[in-house]
Amino acid sequence: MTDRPYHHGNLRSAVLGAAVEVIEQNGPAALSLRDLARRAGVSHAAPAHHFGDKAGLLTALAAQGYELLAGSLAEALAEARGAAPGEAGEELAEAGVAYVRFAVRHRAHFEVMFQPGLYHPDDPQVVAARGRADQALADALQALPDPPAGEQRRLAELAAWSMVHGFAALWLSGALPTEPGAEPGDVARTVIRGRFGSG
Amino acid sequence: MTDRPYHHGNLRSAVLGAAVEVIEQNGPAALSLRDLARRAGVSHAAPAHHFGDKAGLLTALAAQGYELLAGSLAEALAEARGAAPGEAGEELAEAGVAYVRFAVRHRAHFEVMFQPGLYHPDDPQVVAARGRADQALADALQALPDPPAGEQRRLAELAAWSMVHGFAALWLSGALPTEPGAEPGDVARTVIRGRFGSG
DNA sequence: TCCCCTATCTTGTCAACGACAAGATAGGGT
DNA sequence: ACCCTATCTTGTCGTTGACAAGATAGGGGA
Repeated sequence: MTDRPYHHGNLRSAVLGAAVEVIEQNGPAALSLRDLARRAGVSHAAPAHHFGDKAGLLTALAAQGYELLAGSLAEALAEARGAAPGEAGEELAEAGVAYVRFAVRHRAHFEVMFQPGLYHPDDPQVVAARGRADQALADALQALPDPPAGEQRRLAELAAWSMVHGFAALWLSGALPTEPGAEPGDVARTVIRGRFGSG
Repeated sequence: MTDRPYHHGNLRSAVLGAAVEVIEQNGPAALSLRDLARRAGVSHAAPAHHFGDKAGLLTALAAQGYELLAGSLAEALAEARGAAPGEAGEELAEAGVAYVRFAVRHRAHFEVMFQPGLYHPDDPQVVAARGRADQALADALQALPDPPAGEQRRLAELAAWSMVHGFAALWLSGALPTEPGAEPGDVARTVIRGRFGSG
């Protein structure tokens, strides 16, 4: 047919990228290995070689997502630390904003990550990456001026994570009756400060 | 084959019920109209008559879910109102607990409701039911001793909804490292009181 | 009583998909 | 020059969603 070489050379990355596009536009349910193969210009069974099966592809996507999330949180935390010392809880609030921004910016990854039924949640790479993201979240809590300890620490982590995750999930699902042009990160910052600004 | 009558008599309800079972056990992605038909003992195309297509079935499920949620919230609010006057924010906290309990108890409905890509979110029945659920949530906020107004009202609603929704979503996704035997409603109450107990 | 009318369910079919097996190709290491 | 492995192709099977056309029941009106 075409003068395409027998070996794609970068099929794994190409398939992952195409998967992100498809999921962003039509959700994970619309994903098809054969469609991704067509987009990459390879035969219908080529993607399976790199990921095993459909769940394997989504597993790779989830692992990549947790890596990205851990990086985003760590970066936001470092930035908030470096900035001029503002009010108490600055770092935690900005980490929360970063969480929401990640969900919106990497919608496809986020949607897959929290639907463990779609992939292999016990995959070693996924577990490791998720551990790094969890640690980044814990670091943000420890940045509080008077970090809670013991049972309180666990509760504070639950509360903070629940709020930002819920905001992100509701935003992505379109359930929030907000202005179309609003920037989700800014709205999230206002909401977070209203509840967590004082500790 | 069997002496089954030509008309099932209650196929619509049977298919909806079977769909809930399947989704609870294997998630929405594992849903198959043909499998539901087999479970109901009818031909493979029978379910489509009642729901049009797969998205139609999930649309009916989402509408049913919003109705159930509105009822659960209203009931919890009424109960908290009727109980001996406790501390401030009692009604809002109990509505939040009811939200989490609904998500866990009706996991299948909850998972579908907040994935609008799976169904027809503009369906009139869905829109109406969702409106009732939204109203129940607003009622819970107005039950505060000093209910916020204007912009503050919107922010408080966002914060409260985000927290309980996030908690429920994280719980269902298995992301929370909690004790296996823990009752999600009780954990949620502790988390909610920690953040919203003082208004 | 008879007929028709409508909702309900069946049967048959098609394209698309996931998964698997077996073979072809390239490119590097020995 | 040879093999060895990863990569990709081709072919196939069972399952699914969607659609079309026909069969069946059950009730309301002539």
